[in-house]
Amino acid sequence: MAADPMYRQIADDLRRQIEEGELAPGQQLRTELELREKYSASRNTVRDAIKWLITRGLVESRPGQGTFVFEKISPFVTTLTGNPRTSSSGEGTIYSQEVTAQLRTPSDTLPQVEIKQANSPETAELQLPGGASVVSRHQKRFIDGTPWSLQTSFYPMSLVQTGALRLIQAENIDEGTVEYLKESVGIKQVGYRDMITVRAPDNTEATFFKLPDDGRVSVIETRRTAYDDKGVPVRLTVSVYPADRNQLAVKVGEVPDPAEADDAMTAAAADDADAERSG
Amino acid sequence: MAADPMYRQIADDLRRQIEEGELAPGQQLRTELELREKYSASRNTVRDAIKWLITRGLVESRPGQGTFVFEKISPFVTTLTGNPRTSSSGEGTIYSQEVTAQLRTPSDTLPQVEIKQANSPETAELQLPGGASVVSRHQKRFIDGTPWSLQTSFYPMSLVQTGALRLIQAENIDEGTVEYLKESVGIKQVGYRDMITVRAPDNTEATFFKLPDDGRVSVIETRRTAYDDKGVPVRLTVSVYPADRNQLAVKVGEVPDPAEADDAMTAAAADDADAERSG
DNA sequence: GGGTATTTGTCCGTATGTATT
DNA sequence: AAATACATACGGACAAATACC
Repeated sequence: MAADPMYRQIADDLRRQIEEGELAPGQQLRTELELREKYSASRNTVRDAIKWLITRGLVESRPGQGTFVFEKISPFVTTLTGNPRTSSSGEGTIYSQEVTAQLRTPSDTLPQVEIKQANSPETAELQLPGGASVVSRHQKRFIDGTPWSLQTSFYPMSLVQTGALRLIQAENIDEGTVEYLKESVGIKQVGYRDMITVRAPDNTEATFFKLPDDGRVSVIETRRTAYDDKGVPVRLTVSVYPADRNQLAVKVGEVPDPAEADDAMTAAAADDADAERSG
Repeated sequence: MAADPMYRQIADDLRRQIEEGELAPGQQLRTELELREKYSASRNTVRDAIKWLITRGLVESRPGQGTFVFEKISPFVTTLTGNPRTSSSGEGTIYSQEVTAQLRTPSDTLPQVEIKQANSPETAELQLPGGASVVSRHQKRFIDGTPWSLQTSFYPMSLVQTGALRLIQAENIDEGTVEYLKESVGIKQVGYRDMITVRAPDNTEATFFKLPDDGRVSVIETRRTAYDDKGVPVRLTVSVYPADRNQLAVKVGEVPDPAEADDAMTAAAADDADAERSG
């Protein structure tokens, strides 16, 4: 026979109540002592059941207040596919246009600029020789005031030495770094590759995103390596998004605009238009 | 002052040992009773520390054996961007070529075909009127014998009625369904959109993927909506990947082949250009 | 600001069950 | 069958966070 352990039975009963709507999002569960009586179990067993629900993101408990059914966050969609010659997945007006298009308000910190050695695995995609330096530009992004993503772009230091001086200034490059690199050092970005992984947040990320410190919410990491027309990597942008409030989108070929489904406008045309407006 | 609680200090010490390599992947930790003595804590407190590590995926414990440092699975990379007119993210030879290119062995079940009503939110992307029917083709995929992804494609039933009869047969369409739809009913796929979300696995998924039932490992869900040259959605493919053994790749514009890089991260990103040419 | 009641968080000891070797 | 190691469950005590008066 071997029925499920008691803490699982309690957890399953509570989960059923949540999924069937008997317990609405945001609503407070009965206290541990009340549940202890209801299920004729010890408080520790009730706590085991609640822990099981917490791990699955169904409830959260707040010391001194109680345990509450989790409220879901309305996700924000980031489109990974853009115009290969302009998309910088980062600074500039394109990003903020995508945010406002979803009726949300973006804000971000000024870039934090550092110069590092390139020998760490962190910048392996840039294929730089050992001992070379990289410029790192780091930004924190918010949407509607809540922390939404962390982003760091790495550029070979050689770009600065050949004229892209604004890369080492701690201010936004409004026209986008892709456009700036073309103007200043004549480097044309012709494509990029994104590698998407899902992993547990590190300490910095958990703190910034205010993630529950039980590692339940994972983060999505995208590593964008951009190439010039000679196939040389010119930029690596690492973005980290908490998985509980983000979605990614990829568009390939001609895709109708979801807003106006009958419209024949192609995705590629839309991207070009955006890029021009921003440049 | 208020130092961290003891179970966190113990967990942090163990985590440090793991991250610094003092405890190698696969290696057994000291038993709970030994740790109890080492840290002068009760066994329950040691267990709280271990639970904290388990939730974060650092260790796993096996009844009767012990607690072990978690061994990471070598990830498989799926490329989302392909030729807009052929990529089916699914059946046919393209997928299996991408797998073998990474020196892995693919296998999958025959498609399980069902006919359903289209009114569920499951198929909202197909924009079908209420009461319309859809064909659902479901497959389980394995790589090197371990469960790797679950995939379901939905097609409007009208495609079958106008001649795409093989859609309702429980056998693979080797040339790919995109090619088959072109031959049989003259529908040309010109593009697609992928929506990528990360979420907790449901029960079916947790069982199939043999995920730890603590909800720690999340799954990546991609919903691919494909359109014909009139902007009408012709297919919806929902794929579910366990996040602990999968990466996604997106390529835009011209991207050089990832040369035999010295780094494992890029080494797995096998080229799919060849696959497309052959498809 | 202080004090008190409520609620969850941490920690202990103990007993018994279950899985593995 | 016996030993080992983790899993579940109980009860108790005190600490810490929060809300309310």
